[in-house]
Amino acid sequence: MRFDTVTIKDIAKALNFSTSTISRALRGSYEISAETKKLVLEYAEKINYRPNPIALSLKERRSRSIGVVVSEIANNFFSEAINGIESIAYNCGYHVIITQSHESEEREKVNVQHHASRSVDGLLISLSSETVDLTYLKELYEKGLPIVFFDRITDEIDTHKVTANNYLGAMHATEHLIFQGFKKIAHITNSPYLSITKERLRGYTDALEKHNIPFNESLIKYCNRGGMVIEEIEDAMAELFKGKTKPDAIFTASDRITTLCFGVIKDLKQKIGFIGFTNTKVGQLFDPPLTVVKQPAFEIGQTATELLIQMIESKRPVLEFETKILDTELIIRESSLKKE
Amino acid sequence: MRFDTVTIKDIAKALNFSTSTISRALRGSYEISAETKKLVLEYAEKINYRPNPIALSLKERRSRSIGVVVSEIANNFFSEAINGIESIAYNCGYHVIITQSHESEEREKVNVQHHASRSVDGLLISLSSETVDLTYLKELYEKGLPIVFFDRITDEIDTHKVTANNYLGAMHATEHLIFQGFKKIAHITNSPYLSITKERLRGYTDALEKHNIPFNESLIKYCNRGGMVIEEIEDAMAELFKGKTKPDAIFTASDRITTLCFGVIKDLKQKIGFIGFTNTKVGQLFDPPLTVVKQPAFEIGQTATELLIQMIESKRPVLEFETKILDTELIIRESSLKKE
DNA sequence: TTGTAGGCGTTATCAA
DNA sequence: TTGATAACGCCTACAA
Repeated sequence: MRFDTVTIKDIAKALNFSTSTISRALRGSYEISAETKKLVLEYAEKINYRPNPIALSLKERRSRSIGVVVSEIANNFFSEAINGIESIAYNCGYHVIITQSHESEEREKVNVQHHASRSVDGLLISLSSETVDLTYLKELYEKGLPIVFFDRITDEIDTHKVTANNYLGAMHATEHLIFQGFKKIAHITNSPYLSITKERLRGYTDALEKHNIPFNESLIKYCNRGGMVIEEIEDAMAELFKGKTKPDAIFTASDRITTLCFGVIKDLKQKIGFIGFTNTKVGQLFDPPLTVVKQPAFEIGQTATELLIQMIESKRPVLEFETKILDTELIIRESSLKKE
Repeated sequence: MRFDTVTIKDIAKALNFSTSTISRALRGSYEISAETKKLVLEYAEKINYRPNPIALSLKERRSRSIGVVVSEIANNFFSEAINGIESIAYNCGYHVIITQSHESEEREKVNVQHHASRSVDGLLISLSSETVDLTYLKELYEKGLPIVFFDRITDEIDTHKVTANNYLGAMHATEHLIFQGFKKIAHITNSPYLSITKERLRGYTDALEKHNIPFNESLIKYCNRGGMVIEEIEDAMAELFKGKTKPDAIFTASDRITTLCFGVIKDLKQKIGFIGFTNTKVGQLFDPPLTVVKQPAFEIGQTATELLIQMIESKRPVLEFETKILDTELIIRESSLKKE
């Protein structure tokens, strides 16, 4: 604070004690007389004393805060996940500091380093769609910064990870389209670097294989910026409908990609099957109502936070790590049903 | 950081200088030999020295960060506003720390105090729908914490404020419904404490008056928790359709209230005119496509941040304050058009 | 040009 | 039971 604040010194001066006595009284140390303690506590209360967390951070090298890095908060999955994170963190006495990478590797790095240098006690991160190089994260982790990955995870760092069952989610979505009678199912997805992209793609291809539908590379479109720019969506869709094999259904892989593609389809007046991975609360209101694969975002946030706090508060270094995989939910509405 | 970090001391030891020399070299002071400076800078670079921002905060009583308090990030208006805030803040070298009040006065207070004690250099706040008592904010402000209000502002504190033109936005929306031939226009809005609620209500009533449509109190419904709980929406709608005067159109006043009401209308299979204050990106996809009053959220965030940084960096106390009011945009789609 | 000392707010250690 | 001192990392007034 740039402005005047009450410090332990002020109390000491007012009450004619040393700062150490005040400190002990405030933190309830037992090596102090009940009388002094009462005096100090009452006075502190009266003048509304609050310990300076910055001084504490400097001294203790911890801040009772957790850093979060996500690609975008304007995304239903992430905002729900953040609510899950907060719900646990606040109960455990931690503050949550949120930053956005906007799908930029550079921005992500800056954010992580900011968190680290500000003494967050641990980090929750969902990687950006650009991210390839994790060496700086690995270094921080090896230096002792507890990190838990959620949603967009990585094999390169051995720690706790929490994610949705992207494989099964994608498989069920694809199978649902197959059962409806769709045969040329396109998949519009995120950057190929991302774990979630690979898992969802595998769910998709395995579903095709299981039902003897030939895989067609040209029906897969990657949006490397995760739908951050509308052009990549429009290009993907244009290529798709210009291609030799026109799709009769589309399965999209993320919040942003889903709504953008749905809009393009609508503009093109295409009547095709549609399912998207999204946590939007308004799919029901769409025309046609949107079939979605919904992730347990809140729970993912909660679980990741529990694991992180466990790591932070563990006395010995944690050596056994879990990868928790939470089930998705297929919510079937009209958009994925075959007409006629 | 709980883990080892390079400090000025380490450099001093390695290079056989005092810490002050190192400090001066690093901050480019002129009272130092070019040679020493070069030596220090090169070594610092080599071992990847980063100043500890916590130590700096403690010393300088500032942190080059801005605290933001909004009710919910899972809200298109706020997530866009935050992007606006970040865009300016990062350019000026400030970090942005986001917290959510979840429309709770208590939570808001905790967040503000956390920001203040963590030495944010200034605060951007949009009040929660519960907030009545602003004395603690006033105290902080008077102690010297720069505060700029945006969106949900207050008369009780004399500082910069940035908001949308809620009055005209509401007036134009209502007039549009009137022009369409609707006569019994309901208004479902937020808590009556909020500035935005009052302004929008005034726009609504003035529009009615201008066109000689009698005002009917029973067509106004307040959602005190801002649509945080679906029940308050359902109750409001139930009362509305149970009342003597059934509405033929609805004008809703916030993101959450809009989508929830739209859903209820759909369930009730009511065909009535509908306009909502919302920044959703998917109104076009709704059935029927949603007419919206869109706020310049990004610009509101930017403007508020510019004003805040101006206050923070001003040498003399700022005494002249502005209230900037930015225009909304009425985007007309089918939902507000009279059929038949 | 460089070094010493003190301070930002707090706590731990040791001495009284 | 209480107080003095040093330390966390950095900066700066003052001394050399």
